[in-house]
Amino acid sequence: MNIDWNAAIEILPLLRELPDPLRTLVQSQGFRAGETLHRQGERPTAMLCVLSGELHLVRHGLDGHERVMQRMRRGFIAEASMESAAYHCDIMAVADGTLLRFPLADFRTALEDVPPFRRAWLQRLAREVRTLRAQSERLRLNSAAERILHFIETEGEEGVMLLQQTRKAWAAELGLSHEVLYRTLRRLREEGVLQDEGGRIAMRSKVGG
Amino acid sequence: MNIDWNAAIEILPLLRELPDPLRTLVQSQGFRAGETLHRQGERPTAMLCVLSGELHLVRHGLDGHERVMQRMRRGFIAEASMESAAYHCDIMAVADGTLLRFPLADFRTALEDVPPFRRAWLQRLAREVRTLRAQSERLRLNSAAERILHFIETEGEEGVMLLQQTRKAWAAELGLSHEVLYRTLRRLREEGVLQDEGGRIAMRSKVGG
DNA sequence: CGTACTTTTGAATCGCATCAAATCTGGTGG
DNA sequence: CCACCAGATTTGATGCGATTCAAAAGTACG
Repeated sequence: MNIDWNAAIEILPLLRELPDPLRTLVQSQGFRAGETLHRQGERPTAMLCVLSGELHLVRHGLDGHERVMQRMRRGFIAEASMESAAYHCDIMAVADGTLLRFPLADFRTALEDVPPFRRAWLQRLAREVRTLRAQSERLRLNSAAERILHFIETEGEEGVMLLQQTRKAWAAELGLSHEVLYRTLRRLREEGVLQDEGGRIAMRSKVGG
Repeated sequence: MNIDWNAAIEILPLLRELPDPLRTLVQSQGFRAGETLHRQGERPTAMLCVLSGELHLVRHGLDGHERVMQRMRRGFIAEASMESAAYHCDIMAVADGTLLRFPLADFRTALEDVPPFRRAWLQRLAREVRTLRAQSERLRLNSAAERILHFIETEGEEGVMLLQQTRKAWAAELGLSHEVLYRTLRRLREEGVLQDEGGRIAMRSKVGG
């Protein structure tokens, strides 16, 4: 399958620094909802990067329950596979999409030998950690309004946020039911706490009114 | 202040790979609850690593509210400062403790020039990302029991977990009030879902009884 | 011993999840 | 262009579970 590098770089700026030898080794793969791409215990042979659709890392618990360890719609999934000899989880698709497959050995070599690529990778990881820490703090807030405001403040610029996804997907990211998200947005709008014009949501400071 | 390297390595295995030149440059610093160590906008000059106590990254919102972006009890805080020219948040202490201060330039140099240290750092970041992703998924679960079981399955070994902190602190990590944690643990114990012997909490599979 | 903190249980309240249903939207095919 | 469909958006009513306030008992530390 051919790869649209411009689209991929749009999604993952890191790929701009991808060294040429690695670039030729990348494979593109489509997947369909319901498919299981890898199983727990398998030996990872590639770093996976989701371009569209949605993958879940799922662990099958002792009590028979499935537990989602990670869900990914855009970006690298199962980064831990880089360090470990076996997948800790199943990787399953919950929505049709495509992914890139970077051969693991070549990926490691590139990280060792190509400083700009390595720097980009380090930077990406550091950002990821920051984003995820903020997300965890947000999910610990137990009111819908606080989570929404925390999100705008974290992910937005100067209190203004451009929503890159449907509100339903946003609700899932915030750990809220979509109904509550809609209701709370309306309330905050009515109270004058924020402006909501389609994809642009802005906080209105109480001081500056 | 003298540094107890054995204790520090216990907390952060990464430090075992710390190159000697960097080791001599590390400074130890005590802090007290309430103290503000750095302010938003300041230029970071060091990587900070919490050994004890608790630090918060706090952002002061447009609406005057304080929002916690990250809390850290053991490990590196504000890793993003490595890449950026200014702190995005205030760094405040909420409990007395100590931290290590790694001069930023030397830290960057060590990452560039010392492969084992760099590999250890990459590994640590990858693990961190995995842990945090799991934590986010966990916090999206909206029942106390599910969060507890998810935690045991994620952070434990074979369904057995050794609790390294007070239950109250665990409750905070799970995003629950401590009362609900106690109550839910009791219920799960009574239902035979898990065993709870002081610091050792184990899931009991329904099948294997 | 006394103090501070954790652990534990109880009762009341509030907010979110859930079920239901209507409207709106974008995209497909006739 | 219009009919149609799937999915997103929006509003309402209800129940449950987590938070909160309160208070007691246990525990560690000086």
